[in-house]
Amino acid sequence: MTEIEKTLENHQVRPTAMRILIYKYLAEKEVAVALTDIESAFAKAERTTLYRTLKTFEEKKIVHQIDDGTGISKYALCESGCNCEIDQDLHLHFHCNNCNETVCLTEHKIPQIKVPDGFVSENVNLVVKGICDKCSGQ
Amino acid sequence: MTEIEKTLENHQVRPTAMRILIYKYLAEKEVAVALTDIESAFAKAERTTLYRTLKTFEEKKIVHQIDDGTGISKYALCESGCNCEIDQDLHLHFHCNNCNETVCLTEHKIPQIKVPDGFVSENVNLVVKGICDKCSGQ
DNA sequence: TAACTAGTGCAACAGAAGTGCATTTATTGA
DNA sequence: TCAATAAATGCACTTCTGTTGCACTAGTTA
Repeated sequence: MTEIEKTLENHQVRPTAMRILIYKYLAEKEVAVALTDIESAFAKAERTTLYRTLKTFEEKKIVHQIDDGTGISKYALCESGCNCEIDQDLHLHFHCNNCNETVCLTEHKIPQIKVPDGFVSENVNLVVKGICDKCSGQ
Repeated sequence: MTEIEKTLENHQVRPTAMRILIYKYLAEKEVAVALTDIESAFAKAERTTLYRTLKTFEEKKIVHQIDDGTGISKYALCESGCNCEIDQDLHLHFHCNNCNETVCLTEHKIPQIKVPDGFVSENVNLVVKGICDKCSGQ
């Protein structure tokens, strides 16, 4: 049994061939991926399967969904630095306006945000937009 | 000539009846509104007109677009506290998980966010989710 | 091996966003 | 004032993302 299979089972997800492939794909990509990205990477597979696989992964805390402001949901593997388990994913995301890619800055935590009296903060989504390291280096 | 007409003209937008109505609607609402909201408020008008009006307003910096993570674009009037003009809209938005409304917290500025070397921050989008003052008071 | 459950494939739908084009309304200049 | 021009609006359609229902297949368990 491979590492990936173990990981999936640890999250109560049965390691089917499809799921292993998708997990591997997500692990190789260093950026957050959209459903369409996976779709084009796995042209042979059905969109619905990929969609439901992502939903399963999300539900089982294998990936976290990212809303980077493009209007398209993206997903990235949860890492050690990602505390999705406690529903408090407090790292920020960076969206590059040039290459259009979104990366997790897991080591950068979101500072404490103060909200007015009466407001109860449950979750914070912070997306920084600009030029990423790859694009700015050119 | 009314206040609204003056405001529109100041932003190089011709004050048509439709635009004045939409502006008035936005001014009355204290929360960010989606296209569909305006649509149902102005059942007689065409969706396209409303859509393009919002786009025009956005382009001319009369409103700013808000991405509150629901996947639906919302819009709110730019106020004195809103520095959309310099493309640095640094106030945060609060999305209520209960009533599903999104408000601008213009008086709450986004703290300085540090990004890793090589990354260039141009814009920051911060959405706090939770329970708003109206809902928490009940 | 039969019964059952989970996973996958196919088709179709919903909602939001966006475009092209014709028509109407407003503005400008002779 | 009226024709020419530009801007705004209305209508029909398209595209894209996300989502669901249903049938079929594979894999698991009694």
